[in-house]
Amino acid sequence: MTKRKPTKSAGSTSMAGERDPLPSIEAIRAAAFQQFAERGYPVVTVRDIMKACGLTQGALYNHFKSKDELLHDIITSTQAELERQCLQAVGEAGADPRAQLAAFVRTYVMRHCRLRVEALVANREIGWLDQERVSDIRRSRRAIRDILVGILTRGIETGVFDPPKIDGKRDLKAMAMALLDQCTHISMWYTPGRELDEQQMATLYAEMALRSVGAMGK
Amino acid sequence: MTKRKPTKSAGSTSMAGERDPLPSIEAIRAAAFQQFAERGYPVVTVRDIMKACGLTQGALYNHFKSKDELLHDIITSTQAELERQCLQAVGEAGADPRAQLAAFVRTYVMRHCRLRVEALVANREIGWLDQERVSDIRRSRRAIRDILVGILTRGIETGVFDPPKIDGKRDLKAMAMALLDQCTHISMWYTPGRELDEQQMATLYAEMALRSVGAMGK
DNA sequence: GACCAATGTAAACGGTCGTTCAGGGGCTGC
DNA sequence: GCAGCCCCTGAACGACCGTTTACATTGGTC
Repeated sequence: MTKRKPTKSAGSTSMAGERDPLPSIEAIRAAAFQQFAERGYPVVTVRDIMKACGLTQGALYNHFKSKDELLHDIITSTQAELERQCLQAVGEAGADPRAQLAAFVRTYVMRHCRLRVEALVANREIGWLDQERVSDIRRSRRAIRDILVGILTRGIETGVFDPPKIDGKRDLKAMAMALLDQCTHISMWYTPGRELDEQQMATLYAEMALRSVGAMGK
Repeated sequence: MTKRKPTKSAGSTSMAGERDPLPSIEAIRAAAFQQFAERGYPVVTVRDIMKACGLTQGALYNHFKSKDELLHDIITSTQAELERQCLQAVGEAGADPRAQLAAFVRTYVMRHCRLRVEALVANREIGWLDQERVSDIRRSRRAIRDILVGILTRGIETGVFDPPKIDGKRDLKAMAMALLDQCTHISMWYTPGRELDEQQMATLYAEMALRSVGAMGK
């Protein structure tokens, strides 16, 4: 008995300025992010997660229906925020497809450098979710790809892009996937303190993308 | 009792021309590849693998010390073969860094399209191996990256490449990783029967790579 | 001060996992 | 025909998993 104090749980938005450690549900989310990123969903146990935030296993089920739902929750929110940021970046970039592509890549790369943990989990752990739960995440991924396809299409129409033609054919979806793969997996190996910082990496990747699609002039 | 016939196990190289189903150890390797690729190492059980090749769980341990060693075995052989093919492709491409880069990317992409299952396992499941077992695989990955860095370096020295400079600096390792990420993860989504076949995908990716690094002239 | 919903603990449940092991057939070489 | 080896089966073992349950403690409301 008498193990630990109840850690002052949530309680909506109380007076600001306190050093509330974290509402339990947020602490669980954070611990799960960390552990999933480091070791992978299937080998991280409920006991691991809850110990990491100073609770016992059973307490998880006061906040989430299951371990599956916890993963789905954190991936969904990450993915939605990514989609939102991409849309916003393109929307603010004006009408030039070159500026749109650069803005998209810069935003995408910067986010994947800065939020490596979140990106890693969202990209690597989807497979463990069951079919129903995974479908809206796939939809979001397709949506992001199609933003890119749209930029490429408009760039070709307006004559500012000239992507490679293979045997007279183009596959813009494949090109979009290639660019996305490149930008996504930076989260697997980038660490702060490299030769180039996040902003410079974003610039490098945007430059490579523009070159890949044959962006003309300035 | 009387469950199945002993499936005519190995027996070194007997007379050719027979329809030997497969030596058990090869059947296990193949089944493990398939299952690991489809569902991921931690959730595939020893019972799953052995049932898929018509044996019982215990028989695994006549051929491998553990489930871990099985994974290590199949990843190591895949990785070694990849490294060998890359080296050979570059070696046969002559002295021009442009031809070397194109040959490297073509080989790498073609392999990752054609052997999606093997590539997927080798790239995705490393994390489950313990520290000692994973080190030589990481070494091989670094070696492959350094082949690319070497090509880029020579291309810059001879003036046929002009990769992006960010604030006056270059990060060739980062560029090599970017190119590799792009080519590697094609195995996650490419399926035969697309607009472009494997050869054409290889051509597309080689063209994109050459453009990214600013390859000059012809 | 009695009630209530929220949140926590600790133990337990049923299931499944990787691995081990005693036993038994079928080769091969003598 | 028998020894010795290889390979397999089928049962068993101990450990650990996700989840459920019974119960305690809190803070807020009338």
